[in-house]
Amino acid sequence: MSHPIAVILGPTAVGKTDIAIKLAKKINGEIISADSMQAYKGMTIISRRPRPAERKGIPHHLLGFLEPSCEYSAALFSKMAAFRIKKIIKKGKIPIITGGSGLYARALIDGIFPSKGKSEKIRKRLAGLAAKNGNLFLYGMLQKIDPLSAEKIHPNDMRRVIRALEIYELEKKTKTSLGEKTKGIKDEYEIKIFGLNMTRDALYERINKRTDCMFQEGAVKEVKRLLGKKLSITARKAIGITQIEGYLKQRYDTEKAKELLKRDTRRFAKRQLTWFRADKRIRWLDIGKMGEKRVLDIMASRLTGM
RNA sequence: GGGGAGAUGGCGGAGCAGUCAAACGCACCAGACUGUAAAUCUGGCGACUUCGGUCUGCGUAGGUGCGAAUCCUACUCUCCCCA
Repeated sequence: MSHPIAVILGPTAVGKTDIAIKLAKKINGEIISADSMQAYKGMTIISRRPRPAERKGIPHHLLGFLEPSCEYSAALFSKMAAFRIKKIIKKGKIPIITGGSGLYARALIDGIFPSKGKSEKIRKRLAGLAAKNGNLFLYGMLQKIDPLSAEKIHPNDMRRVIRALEIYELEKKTKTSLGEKTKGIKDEYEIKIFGLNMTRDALYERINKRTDCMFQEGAVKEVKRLLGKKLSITARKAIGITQIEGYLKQRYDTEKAKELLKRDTRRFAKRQLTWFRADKRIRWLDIGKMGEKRVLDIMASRLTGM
């Protein structure tokens, strides 16, 4: 028999955290965060990581455990999360995975192909080639090596072109051939994926409010502290850092920083929605229309069959 | 009261007679995505469209000219300087 696992996805600010905690109470679950930024220490405010008091006694995993100087990745997340899932199930509880990092969630659910990781050296060299000979030059290289993945990548998407080339150098196999043999938790457990959503207007409204809130809570101070430390490439990308950095460097005032933060968060939410929409397994629940209670009831009944 | 500058699509802002439905940026919409993913990249963005085009458009009203967002006249409004 396979154990049920809940996955709650959705754009930033829809209220995933809150629902996850309530669901955990209802069905005796523990929460695993699939969030690339809430994982970092010292990033409480800008990542809106739930504070211990807000967790209502529900155990949360993979929150605030990583030093900002360290890099996080879909692979690391999925390895750690898979391990936590086993432990939670052993305790007789239901794992609830929630977060907005779509790639991380997918890596866990569907698996991520084994890879030696990355090589800054290779990346640098390839990026240099692109700078010198143009994007199309690198893209041409990829077309020769791995035409199938080249077809899926836009010639200007250097990040991906470089990664695909890097994979080939590192593994001596193409990304395409590696991608075929992945195994995720979907092959072991009974996964129920839920998507939380609301009207775009309502979501944007929440994002705006939340951003104002972040400033009241001391986002500027937090970013100042973070900037004083060494930040990994991944940690540095958290929304809030560059926007507030501009204010700290007196390039603009705090109102402008807020505006930028709101804008970039809205854009992020939109991208998340695009990503999640592509996954047809997601059962979408409109929290604005249905209300919290119904959403929770539906989730619980799908998980426990009650 | 006198002198000067300007009014462009949701906003900012180019264009200064034809190749202009009008650069670029922003906002917004849509999409792609497997080790940087809160990242990276792509497309759309006046209206209508049988996707070939068609129509309406650059403050308002006229005029010149084969042709105007671009030139002329009047008007309206805005800004700046001197009183």
